[in-house]
Amino acid sequence: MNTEDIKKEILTQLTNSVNKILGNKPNNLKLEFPPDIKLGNFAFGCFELAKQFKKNPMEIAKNLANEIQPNDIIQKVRAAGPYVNFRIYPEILFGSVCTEIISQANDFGNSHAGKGQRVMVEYLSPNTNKPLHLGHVRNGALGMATSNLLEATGHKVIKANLVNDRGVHICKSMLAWEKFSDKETPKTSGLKGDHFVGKWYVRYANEVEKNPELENEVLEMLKKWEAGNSEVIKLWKKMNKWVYEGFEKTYKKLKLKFDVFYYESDTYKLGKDIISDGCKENFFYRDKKGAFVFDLPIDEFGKNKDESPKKVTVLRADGTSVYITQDIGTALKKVLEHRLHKSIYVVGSEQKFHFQCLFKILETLRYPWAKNCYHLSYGMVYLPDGKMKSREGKVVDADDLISKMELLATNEIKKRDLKNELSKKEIERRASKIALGAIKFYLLRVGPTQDIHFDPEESLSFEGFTGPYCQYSYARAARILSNVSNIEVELKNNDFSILGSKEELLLAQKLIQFPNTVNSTTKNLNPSRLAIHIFETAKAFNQFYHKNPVLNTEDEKLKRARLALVKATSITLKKGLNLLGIEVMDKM
RNA sequence: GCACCCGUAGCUCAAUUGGAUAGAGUGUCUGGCUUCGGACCAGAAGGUUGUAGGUUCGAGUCCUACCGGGUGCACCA
Repeated sequence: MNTEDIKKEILTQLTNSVNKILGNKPNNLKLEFPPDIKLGNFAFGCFELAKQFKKNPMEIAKNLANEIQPNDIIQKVRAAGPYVNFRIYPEILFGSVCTEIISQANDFGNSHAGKGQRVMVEYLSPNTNKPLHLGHVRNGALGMATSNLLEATGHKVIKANLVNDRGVHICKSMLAWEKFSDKETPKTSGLKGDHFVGKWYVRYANEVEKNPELENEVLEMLKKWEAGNSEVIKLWKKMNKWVYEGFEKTYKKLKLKFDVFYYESDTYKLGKDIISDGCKENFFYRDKKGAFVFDLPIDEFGKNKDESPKKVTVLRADGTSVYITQDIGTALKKVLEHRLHKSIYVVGSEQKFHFQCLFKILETLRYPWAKNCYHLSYGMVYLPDGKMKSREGKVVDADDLISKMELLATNEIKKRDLKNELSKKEIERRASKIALGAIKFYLLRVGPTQDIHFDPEESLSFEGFTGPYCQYSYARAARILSNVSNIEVELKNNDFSILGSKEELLLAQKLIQFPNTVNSTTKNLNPSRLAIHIFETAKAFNQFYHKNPVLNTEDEKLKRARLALVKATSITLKKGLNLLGIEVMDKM
């Protein structure tokens, strides 16, 4: 018996009783969980039935509780207001949840909801003129967590990075380097490649204030690039290579993985054919100045002051691409290359309007997959003095943030290593996992739509509702388990009927809810739900082992049952954190 | 000006998508290691959910108006 069987049994009893009392078989009854574990293990709210049969929900609950008889699974049925609460026999409840989790191990929480579905998650998509910042880290954390969740629910996920490697902004750092660098390189300067190029991007911004003529030089350079001028292309390749070397190191640190890289220098001409074909069918037309434009439907997008529909330019009058031109082409390329069922774009909320336009255009062009494109929008990251602006140097740099957190973590580790037993390498290994756990959890614990107000002094902590708290809970569980030999043997012939303390019941409830949380988190593409649930599980576990000794209990049966619960918890915590892209360690 | 997002404890955020007494963390105050790790646990205090109406058995959640903050508004990406 597993936990699904328990739910099925309760639902069967409910269905039969409803049929008996109200004379009709209900469908789609849903079980919930009581707000307080003292009330029971499962709950049923009678509101839907009340609506359907036009009766008082309290009365229905009372009648149902009287009708349903306890059996060898259900220990007690009680009505509480408009709810019916069920208590399950401990041996059934703990037995099923522990054996289910332990037998499934790393697969616990997985499902086949998305079987056969191919999904692309495009995320990060940086510019190659400056290093990554906190906004990218949020994007990366969200992209990886989303990908992991989709995979856990049976989807085939293709992680894509659309590198923005061309354009005026790229030429700015190129021009500054050419004019002012004296052929300096990352190697000679000792800087990481992306930081090195970023330095010249900032230099350009400073120089252009003194000498506006540089703007023309940049445009001149862009034209040469587009014409394939070999000198410019050579410089462009050289500087982008430096950036990629830098990015690669940061991806590795953050454990960001990609299956496909799209480069805008390859894709920026895509979409032109689609536009000209679309013109023949009058989806687009040329305005007075000759630009190709698309009229947004008034009923969805509103209208201009002069009553005309709002417009999007999809191709310049001279036939050159704009951003949305290549996005149309790339969208099609992605679907064709990877036979996608769904295409997710992890991009900041400031581009919401852009994606609404893009998806509307794709829909108008009658691409059947247009409705499967989804913009996973996330809020901005603000600093205490406002929005991040890289040109003004007002950013939280990703690499700086990571090393700062690693330093803090290192200090915490050393504080606890009183006998100086840990090697330098081991400290580094742990510090890295803890630092990234803190950063990622902090960014994922709030809903994606929320803006984040980042205060470097206060935001990143290792205590309370944090990644390290959850990692620590896992480590404590691992410590307990490390003291017993061959845990699998210990789990056999367990008597779970002796479990049932408040803490044990709460912990079991959190474990039972885990698969549902994974599913709803994936459905809503909102990893914060999972982060909260992991924290609640960790908290329930801390409360549990504080009050309920495991190894130090005299009763051998109790010890074995509790060990099983510890094992199940450790599996769940690890799985949950891994889904968020956070690693665990047995000792920290 | 128009559109979208947000407004919940001093601060940072939740609230099973309309359901049980609005919950966590942090900060403040108090208590807990001769015990499996104190990155922990227990307790106290802290709220007219921006304001005013409306919808119904029931609203932080939905509708309307207003107030306050943010983002976006075609040939930048």
